[in-house]
Amino acid sequence: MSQMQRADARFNRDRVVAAAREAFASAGLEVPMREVARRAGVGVATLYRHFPTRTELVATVLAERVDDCGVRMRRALDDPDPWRALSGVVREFAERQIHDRALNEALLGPGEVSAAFQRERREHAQALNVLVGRARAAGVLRDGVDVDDVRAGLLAIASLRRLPATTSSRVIGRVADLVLAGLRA
Amino acid sequence: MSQMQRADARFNRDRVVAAAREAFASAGLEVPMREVARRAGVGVATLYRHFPTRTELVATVLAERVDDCGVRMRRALDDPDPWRALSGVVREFAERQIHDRALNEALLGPGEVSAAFQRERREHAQALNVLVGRARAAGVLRDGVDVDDVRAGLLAIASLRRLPATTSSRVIGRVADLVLAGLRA
DNA sequence: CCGGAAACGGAGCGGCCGTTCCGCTGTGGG
DNA sequence: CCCACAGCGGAACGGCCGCTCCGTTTCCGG
Repeated sequence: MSQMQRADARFNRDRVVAAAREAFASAGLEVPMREVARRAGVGVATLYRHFPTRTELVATVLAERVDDCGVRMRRALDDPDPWRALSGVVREFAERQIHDRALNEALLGPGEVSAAFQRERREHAQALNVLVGRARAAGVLRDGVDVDDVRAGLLAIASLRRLPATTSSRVIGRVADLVLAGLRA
Repeated sequence: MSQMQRADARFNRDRVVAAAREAFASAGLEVPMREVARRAGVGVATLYRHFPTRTELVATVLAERVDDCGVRMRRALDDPDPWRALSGVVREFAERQIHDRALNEALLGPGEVSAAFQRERREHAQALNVLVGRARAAGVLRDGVDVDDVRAGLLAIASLRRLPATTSSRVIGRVADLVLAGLRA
């Protein structure tokens, strides 16, 4: 299969993925396919030969980074300090959002693009559940705060992705702080 | 001028505005012009005769409601309780967002659509400044919170407008509560 | 009640986007 | 070294959108 293809084909595939990663991160998921092809220095047909639909390209590009999120989530689960674990997850989420407009959509957005990440999304949701449960048990959360509040806060941060890049990093940081302050007891 | 036009023209204009108001509120500002025309029961040309560009239609539809926001803002300025005034503004903003996806964009969004509301935006910003100043002076705000934090919170709420309508109202309410809790001392 | 101007509606234009088609290019096994 | 065929690029298709053009309908003053 993969080892049957020509060397130049494999090389071009890599260029496409790299261009798409960069384009999605900096300009968001709506970058036209033509633009990705142009950045990669290939024709659109080459792009479509490796990724039959736009969705598959997006899924491929996000897959690596989504895995990375899972790693960080598991690390948070090992943290003995419940507040540090939860606030770290929120901060990392916000940080990620600043230099990658696309990623968080895969974890929280309405399935549109990322039906491919069902499993990862479930894992992420479950881990968040655990973290919130611990934080609550430790009494570090404001009364009445539940996991849906945390998810709403993350969703709000993720929704800021459409803002112009110059202002978004400032705003995202402030919102993250606001959310954390609103969660804490 | 306006009284020179035919009765049927005026009637159709009203139908267009009504259709656009409803469409924008329920489906957001990106509703196609054809769709607005269809809902109004007129041809696209009729729509364009009354509103030469899409932007003018949007501005016309939002103008009435933006005025309404100004009224509420002035009412908040009269409130002797600084926290009630500020939190009321945030809550009203969130409430508005729930049954009108378009409106808040005019007040906060990046100029795109609403260069027409420069003055209102400035007034809104200034009023918010006053409200935050008072709240701060009264000591009801968490340390370090400033106007930009409040604006960031509002921006986060406004950014939720793209969520599917079924979930958005729940999420918006939670985020509003989170933001308020995060602002308060 | 009639005629001309105001207003109408929908086909059509140009542009963007995802995706496909096809004639050419250049790789690499024999 | 050579030529079959994997792989290539870009033109082209179909669909959506903002906006315009123009033949037809409808209003309304005389």
